[in-house]
Amino acid sequence: MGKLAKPDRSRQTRSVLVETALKVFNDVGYWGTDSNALAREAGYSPGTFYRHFVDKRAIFIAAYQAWSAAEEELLRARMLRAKEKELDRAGTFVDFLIEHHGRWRTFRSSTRALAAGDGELQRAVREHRRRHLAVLGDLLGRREIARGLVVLYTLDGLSDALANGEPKHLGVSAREVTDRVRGMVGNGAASALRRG
Amino acid sequence: MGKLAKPDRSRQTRSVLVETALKVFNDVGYWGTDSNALAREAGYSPGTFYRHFVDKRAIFIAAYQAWSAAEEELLRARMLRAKEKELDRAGTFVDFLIEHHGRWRTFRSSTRALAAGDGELQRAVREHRRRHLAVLGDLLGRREIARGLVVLYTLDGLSDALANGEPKHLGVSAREVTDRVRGMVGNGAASALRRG
Amino acid sequence: MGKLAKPDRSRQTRSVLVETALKVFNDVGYWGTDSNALAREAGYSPGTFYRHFVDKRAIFIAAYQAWSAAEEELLRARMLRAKEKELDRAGTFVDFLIEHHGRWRTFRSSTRALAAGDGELQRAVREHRRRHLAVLGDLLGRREIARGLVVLYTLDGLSDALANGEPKHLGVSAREVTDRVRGMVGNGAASALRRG
Amino acid sequence: MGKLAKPDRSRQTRSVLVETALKVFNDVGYWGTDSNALAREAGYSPGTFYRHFVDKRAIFIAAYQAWSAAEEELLRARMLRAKEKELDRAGTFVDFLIEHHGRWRTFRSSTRALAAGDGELQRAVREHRRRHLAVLGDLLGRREIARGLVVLYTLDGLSDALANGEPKHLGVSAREVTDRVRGMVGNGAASALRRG
DNA sequence: TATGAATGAGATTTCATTCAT
DNA sequence: AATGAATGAAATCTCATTCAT
Repeated sequence: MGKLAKPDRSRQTRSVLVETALKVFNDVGYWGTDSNALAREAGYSPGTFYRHFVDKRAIFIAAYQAWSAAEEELLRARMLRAKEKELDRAGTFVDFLIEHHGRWRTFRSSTRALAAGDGELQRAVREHRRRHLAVLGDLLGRREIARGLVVLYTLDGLSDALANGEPKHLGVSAREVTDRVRGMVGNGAASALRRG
Repeated sequence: MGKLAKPDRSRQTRSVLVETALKVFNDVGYWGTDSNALAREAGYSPGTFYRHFVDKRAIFIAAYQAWSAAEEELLRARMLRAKEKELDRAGTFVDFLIEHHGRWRTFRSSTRALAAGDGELQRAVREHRRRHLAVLGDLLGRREIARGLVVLYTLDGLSDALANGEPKHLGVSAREVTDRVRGMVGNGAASALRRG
Repeated sequence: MGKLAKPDRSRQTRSVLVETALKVFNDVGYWGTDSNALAREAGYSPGTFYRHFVDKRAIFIAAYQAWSAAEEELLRARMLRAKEKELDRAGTFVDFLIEHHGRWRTFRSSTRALAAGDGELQRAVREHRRRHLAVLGDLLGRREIARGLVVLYTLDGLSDALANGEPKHLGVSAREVTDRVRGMVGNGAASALRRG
Repeated sequence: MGKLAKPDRSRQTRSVLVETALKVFNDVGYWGTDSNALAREAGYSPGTFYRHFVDKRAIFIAAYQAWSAAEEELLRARMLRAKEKELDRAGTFVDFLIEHHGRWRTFRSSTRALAAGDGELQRAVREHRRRHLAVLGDLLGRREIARGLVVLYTLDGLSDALANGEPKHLGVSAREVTDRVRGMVGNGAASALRRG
């Protein structure tokens, strides 16, 4: 028969739960849903949920790790393509993060709020940052960690703001702001800022 | 007698509730407490809470507004003093926000998570941003709104990261990063970034 | 001065409270409002409410007595006029009760539900009935108490049903039903029923 | 094993809750109990209550429907037996309703008070009436709907009054009144009323 | 492994009532 | 007599979690 071997079925169930949870967390936030709803949405029962995760927090951590890995993979693929096609790598990096973070805005705000009181999640977030930094290192040079970090922090803040349409509300076009940040990464960072 | 007149008593009670809530929200986050606990902590009964606020969300909004107003007042006072004493105004601005946001880190992460699904709070956050921008305008010149916004977004991301001790964990000193951001505001912004 | 003497002021306040409560009880029912709302609606404070009534039940009883007395007075006036103008007294009686009970339908349903567990209210309702019966006695003859009671019970049920528009929903005109009941009181009671 | 399958268990739980609620509502009225007490009385926890009913109103509606169906079944059985045994069918009808409504007096007064502000319940009550009317139609003839309705309204009012012992308090025996109503249904309705 | 009914602690909210002014 | 802020017990309702099947 084509049935999955048992460990595979289990892994598959877990993975469906995690992927569903990720989507739901991003739609309504961690506190906007409950474990029963997550299970149902994934097509499983509450009992099954708790067979795979000790508690609600656990599936969030799992979702964060899945999200982080997927983002990383996407980012590396984009950067690779940019390199091959000799595109603007700094722009690629910035654009990707802004777009991707914006898309996952609600999930990320839950992450930060949850991480405030959760060391394990804090560590996972740090690891995620470290990997971004590694990618940035290729662009800025290994010695530029501090500069890379500043760029990442800017992107953090900016992505949220753009997702809220904040710049537009304040009379600034999204373009104007992202260009400036793109400039912070590329060679022309300094001049971009100066030119304003 | 020195006893309070009724409308004053009411205003006073409301204000005690708001101030207490602000502290508690910053200690344990919005989802780490409940309306009865907030009331008790402030020295009142559950009924009193609901006489002043329709629900838990309402006191959070009130707390945000109080926090925002207080931050702005502090910021303006600092900037005024810096001007009078001819101190580095850019540095003063950056240092103040990093320190203040770091101190209110948990409250701010609750704010963002809550704002993700709450238009009213989103609007209040935008107003807060607008007022920061006005202060920055005095430093950067009125035409530099986009640049100011980028600085504010950087400070948002950075404050959170510093509060988590993230740079240190990634092998970068807090000093190194904040200096760089300080440079983004001051005249030497461009060169500061270039110099790394 | 034109100020009311104290006992008059008190009586006046009480009376405003009672009249307001009567209206509110008839709009939303006894359990559809609360003592604070009753006080506010009457233009007084909760404290004033409890100076005049020991509890919420007490104002209902008072409202019932006021309602009962007013109905009685209206009824007697109508019957007197009917007598003077030599109108159909049975029809006047029936029409008045149907119209009046229909208008006070919600208040009356609260009364019955409350009376189910309240001896004092039950007694008041009985007194009310007794007075209706006295009026009916003039029409039917003193020996016809049982017949009068049956008519009153029919009117009880009918008033509610008409207020709900029930007969119409069941394909019977209001007219058809009330005529029949009018017939139960008048001389032609028997034949009215027979004729259908 | 004889254990219940899951859907059956659920249906069974719901049914126990409804039956219990019906009894409790009839003992202490809708406003004399609460959802936790209903659950506990039925042997379940508060959570179970809310898994089966969205709120207290919902279980009342369910209880009303159960009560209505049960009453109708009982009534039809009685009428059938009366037909078979060639008993007085009009008397059977009247006696049954008086007895049954009297027994469920508190439940019915809650029903009316609740229906005053609840369209769904109002509709259910109308359906109940329609079914009674159908039974009466067999006795009075299809063309006698209006007469049937009047009888039903009389029975409504009378049942409540008898449950309160009202006629006795007013110096009329229950017998005297019910006989008269019995007469309203039977062939001799007209003469019964006339004879008094 | 999966199910889903059941749990019950606890969060949210109401409201009849009190009391200091 | 009137006020209205405050009370707190209790009702309503939620949801993370368990457990029998």
